[in-house]
Amino acid sequence: MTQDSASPRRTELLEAAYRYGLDRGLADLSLRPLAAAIGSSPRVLLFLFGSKDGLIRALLARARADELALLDRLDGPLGLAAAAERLWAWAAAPEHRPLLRLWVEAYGRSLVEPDGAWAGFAKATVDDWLAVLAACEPAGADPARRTLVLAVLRGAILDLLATDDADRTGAALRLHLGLLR
Amino acid sequence: MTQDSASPRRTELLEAAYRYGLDRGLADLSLRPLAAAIGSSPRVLLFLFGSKDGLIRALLARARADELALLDRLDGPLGLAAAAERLWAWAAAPEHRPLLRLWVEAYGRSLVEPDGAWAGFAKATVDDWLAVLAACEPAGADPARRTLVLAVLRGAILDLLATDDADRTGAALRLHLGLLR
DNA sequence: AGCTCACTGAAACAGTCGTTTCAGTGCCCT
DNA sequence: AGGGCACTGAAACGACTGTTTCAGTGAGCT
Repeated sequence: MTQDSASPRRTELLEAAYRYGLDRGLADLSLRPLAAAIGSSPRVLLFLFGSKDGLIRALLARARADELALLDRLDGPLGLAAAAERLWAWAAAPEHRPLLRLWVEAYGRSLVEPDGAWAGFAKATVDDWLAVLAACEPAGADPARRTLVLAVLRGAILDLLATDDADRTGAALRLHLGLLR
Repeated sequence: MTQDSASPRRTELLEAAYRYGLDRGLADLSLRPLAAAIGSSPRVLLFLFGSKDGLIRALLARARADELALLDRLDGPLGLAAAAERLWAWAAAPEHRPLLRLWVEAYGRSLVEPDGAWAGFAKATVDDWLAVLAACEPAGADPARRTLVLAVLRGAILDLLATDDADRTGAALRLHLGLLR
């Protein structure tokens, strides 16, 4: 009945739904308009994802995969500051804005509604990022430094998304990097 | 017909709806359950707030008022670091967690859906906080410092809301304050 | 007494929601 | 040739959505 594993059609539709969700958000996503936009039908989405919650979960996992793909690219013992610099360069790029918006939306939703499809999304991404930052530092380094760098990155991203002021937020981030070394 | 100004019953119901929204979120708020919970009816809510969007707008304004009430309390020429310290003390208090959750939810929603009732919420709160931080500094100070402090506070709040780890996030904030002076 | 005005109840409206039921496709495998 | 398997279309289900219509309350004022 329900379908959790991969299948050609499933991944194809997931990809299309992901693109759709990136610029309309997931909050008031609904099956019929989505299906119409990606050339499918509610019947099929339900068949392939089991339920709407299943679809949302798949979309959130897809978004997280995008994020992890980025994080993996800087796995190495470059210091914390260098890692932060690269992460910011990625986050500030305009083409990643939709993903970041989606990220904030999902983060907030998973805080308010800790059960259901959104459950654990916020905590999962915090852990993802902290783990990657830890991998950039020598073992035994102060966890507070990683937490601080993560906070600066995310706070700056929030600011950037709302104000679109790359100069000011970028300056703040460079200021932080200066203080850090 | 529609009602935008204040009225005894309106503010009373707004307050009740605000408390209701504080722990169930605003994302899938719906009139009938809300009305039942606060001892009213959809008819009356629509009469007093004009539409559901009007109600949402009123709730967001109410949340922002809570936030501004805090910000006003540190209007004075204490430095940036001292201001950040007090803001963090407020944000880290467990009783303010629901408000912060609501804040993140509204922030994310207003980024994804820039029209309608949520419009401008994210930008408005960034401006609110930056203005207050500016008032804590001597005129002509570097705006990047304010932006950085705001980013740290908000990033730390995001982390705290997701992980509930006051020790680690608090340590990160104190580390930042140390770097700042 | 009569009138205004803020507020309210009950019920219906038209629409959307996620999901289900039933009935198929067409392709692959033996 | 035939049986399973992945996928699909059409239509309906019941529940819920915001909103409207109509018809009142009851208190305060003149």
